Amino acid sequence: MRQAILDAAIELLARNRGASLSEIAARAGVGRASLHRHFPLRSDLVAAVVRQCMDETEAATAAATRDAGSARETLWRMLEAVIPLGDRYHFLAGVVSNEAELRARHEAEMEWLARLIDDLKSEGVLAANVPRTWAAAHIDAQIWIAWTEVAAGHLAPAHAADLAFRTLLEGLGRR
Amino acid sequence: MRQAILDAAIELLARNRGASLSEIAARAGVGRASLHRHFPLRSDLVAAVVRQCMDETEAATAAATRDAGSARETLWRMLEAVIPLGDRYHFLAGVVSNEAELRARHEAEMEWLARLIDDLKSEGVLAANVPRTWAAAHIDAQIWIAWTEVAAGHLAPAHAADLAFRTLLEGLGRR
DNA sequence: TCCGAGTGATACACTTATGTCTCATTCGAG
DNA sequence: CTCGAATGAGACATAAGTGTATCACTCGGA
Repeated sequence: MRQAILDAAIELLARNRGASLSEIAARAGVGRASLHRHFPLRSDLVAAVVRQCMDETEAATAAATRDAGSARETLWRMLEAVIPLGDRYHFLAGVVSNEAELRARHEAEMEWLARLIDDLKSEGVLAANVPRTWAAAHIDAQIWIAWTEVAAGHLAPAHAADLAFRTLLEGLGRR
Repeated sequence: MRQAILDAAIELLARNRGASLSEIAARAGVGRASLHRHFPLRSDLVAAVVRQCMDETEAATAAATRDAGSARETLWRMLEAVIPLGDRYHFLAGVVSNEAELRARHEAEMEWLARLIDDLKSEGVLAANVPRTWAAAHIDAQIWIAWTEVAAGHLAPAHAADLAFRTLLEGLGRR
């Protein structure tokens, strides 16, 4: 029940941040009243969605970090793990929560990414003169584009992370 | 008057597609009634904004094409011309107009981009095995990221097109 | 079987955005 | 200066979303 609502909310809110509670309840197959029983205010639902998205992406990045040796390998595993969560990820990027806990977790994720970028530079994987924000924005974009292309059927899921990884490092030019 | 409203609308709608007419009128420094005189319905205003954005981006891409020799040069000029229009461009990407004329113009722009990508492959600038939709999505993303970084003050406007161009072709890896 | 928690449907009040209308004011052309 | 068009302010009706409350129903456990 609660999970069905959260799933429907992610699906609709990722596409349209202004999706109405009626739409979400209908998609979840529950009455709007029941939705309000689990999430009294709209903001409660949004916060719960953000929290779940963070849980999932943090679990994915944690797994990618855990037993990876190099930063290069970490990046690859992170892309592989996070691209299938593209809608979650995109939703997070667009929502700025006003709850302190969620803000803090988001900050932590951003710092993790910044550290990864620094490590990639140290390893000589990323060019040293690439600005950190530029690199971060492109990693974000790769995840979103890869997920979109998979969802549109233009790209086989198995190749998505590989293509994103290579494009990120080598670009689209003829090598 | 009319132009002030359009400018305010682009500014606010690019950031928030659901911006209210009151906000837009206030930002333009006009009464809401006057806004309705020029654009009876919200959809009229949105269509006018889309039309102006298309005028500007088409003018930019047309100028980039006009006296450019190679497709490589066309791409470079297009990036240089369109990145400063980042907010316009981003707005267009998010709005799907239901007016036939605007849809047709958008289609034409997409086809122009597809042709450019094919030409870039013919010239050996883009790798031949890069899917067309993948390349198009990345060109879009480069424009948006570059504009965002410039707007955030992380990147000098003069370097934006150059950095975007090089990242697109060569990626972020150490070459 | 009976009871109670959970659910769906529905009604209600409230808020916000939209579109229409009126009226007094202003500003520029003649 | 005078007239008229355009403007700003505001009232009004309507629609949609949100949050609350109520009521009847269902289903599972005691």
